[in-house]
Amino acid sequence: MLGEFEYLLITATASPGDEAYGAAIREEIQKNTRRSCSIGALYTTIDRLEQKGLLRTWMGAATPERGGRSKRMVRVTSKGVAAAKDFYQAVTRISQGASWVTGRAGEVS
Amino acid sequence: MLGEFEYLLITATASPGDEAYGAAIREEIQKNTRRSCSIGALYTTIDRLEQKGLLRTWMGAATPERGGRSKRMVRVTSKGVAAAKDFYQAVTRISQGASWVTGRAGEVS
DNA sequence: TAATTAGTTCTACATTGTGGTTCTAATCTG
DNA sequence: CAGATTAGAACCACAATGTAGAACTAATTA
Repeated sequence: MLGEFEYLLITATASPGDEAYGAAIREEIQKNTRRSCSIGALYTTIDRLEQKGLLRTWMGAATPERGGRSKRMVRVTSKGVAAAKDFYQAVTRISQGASWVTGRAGEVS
Repeated sequence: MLGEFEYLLITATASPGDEAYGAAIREEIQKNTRRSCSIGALYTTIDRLEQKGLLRTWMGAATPERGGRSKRMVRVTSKGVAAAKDFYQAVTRISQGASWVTGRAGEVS
């Protein structure tokens, strides 16, 4: 089963509307969640997910900006999408009836 | 942030309709998720959650059954409920727009 | 009094989470 | 051109969570 941060990373990467590469994914994460994402957390998790075949990465060309280094492009594989879906469904399923979902403070019926 | 299994455990414990004690929680988890939960996973996680103040446990009386040993009763604290709610909301929030939620394979609009 | 049994305790190791420091190669400045 | 500056990635270290299973405890049963 995916971890929560792995799920977050896959989701941010799969998010349409932006080129997915390391630093951009990090910004996406920080913007969406308002929690900081360290560089280490980012790339170690990318590495691990690629190992597991849930992401695919390749080096893109360098951009013509000051300091512009070649980017590590990232794409979620179909296996990665499946894993994310599993995680989401598991959490959703588990949560059925929980008071923090229904707002009913733990009633039975 | 809670881990996924921690969340599962809190949710199973908070689930109404059963006395929450170690072995029963384990059965609840296995029944609800169809995945096995080892004894070690169960009690180490209970210990850790109690350390963090998200659960409270105490020893109940022995039941008059063959082998009936006193049970470790478990209750989710209000802090535990809050943590579970946080986890759930984080996952829900992250997931907005994901193709595995909308079923639209990553469209933009 | 030995066998059986519900339930828990304890130990060990694998996987994920998280932060920061260092390295790389490109543009900019003088 | 040499040094300063900068976007971006690689790497290292350690903490927190996940997961298994063997050993222990105390009660009932035969």
